Amino acid sequence: MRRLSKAFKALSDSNRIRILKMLEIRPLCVCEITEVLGLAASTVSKHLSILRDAEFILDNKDGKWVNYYLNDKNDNEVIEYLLPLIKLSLPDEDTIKNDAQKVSTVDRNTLCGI
Amino acid sequence: MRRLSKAFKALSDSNRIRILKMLEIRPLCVCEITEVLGLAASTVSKHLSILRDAEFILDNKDGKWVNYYLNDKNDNEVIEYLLPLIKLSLPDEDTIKNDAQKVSTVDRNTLCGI
DNA sequence: ACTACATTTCGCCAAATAACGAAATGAGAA
DNA sequence: TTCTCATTTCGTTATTTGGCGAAATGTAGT
Repeated sequence: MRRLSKAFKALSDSNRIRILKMLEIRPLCVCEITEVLGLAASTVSKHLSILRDAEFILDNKDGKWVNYYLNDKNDNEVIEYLLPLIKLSLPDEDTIKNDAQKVSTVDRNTLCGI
Repeated sequence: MRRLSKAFKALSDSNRIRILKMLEIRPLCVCEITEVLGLAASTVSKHLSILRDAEFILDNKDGKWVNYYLNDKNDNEVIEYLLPLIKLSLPDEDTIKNDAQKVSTVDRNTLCGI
């Protein structure tokens, strides 16, 4: 029950749905996601930890950046079942299309000092 | 997005999951659900309105009782996709098994005066 | 109309959650 | 080491949520 509720709780926030939809496009670092969502970095970091804790995403370090990406090959059957639903959902939603547009233009090097 | 988040929010509470698992067995009135969950009737009523609002369940009146049942034949594809996941989940969970046991013994007539 | 009773709505309280900024952490560059 | 900067953690605040009991609603039976 714990695991199931955790998955649904993770999906019950629209900013977290937006993050998952962005990660469908490509792996992203925290500062790129922060830029697109327009939230504080600490807030985005918290959202990411919730998604990771529910096993929707994984991360790996790349120098001073942390890349987050969808946990596609998953041993958690619930996540394995839910990720495709997210992928099929909201393709025509304005917010999601705008986010996708921004994802294609943001660049961590110009964004974050270099 | 609204509709998707609403569905996940509805599933993000474990008492609401328990209600859906109980309704897999048979339609139930509020007082039967109240008895099984051990919550106040007003609390159960609120949970049911959230599940109904998200389109997981429907209700019909039967005299002074209101029967709630799973919204199986559904025009909402998200619900259509999520209900089977709930049905497949948690069959071995103690809480769920206990609830099922209680559902098979509760009777609205002995429960509620008559 | 009156009573009984299942259900819903309302008002309140406690706990959980999302947001922020500031401080701490960690990794590359000087 | 020291500086910089991306990220995380911490502390606080405002909002949401889940719970309750009391009052309102609606229906069946007298």
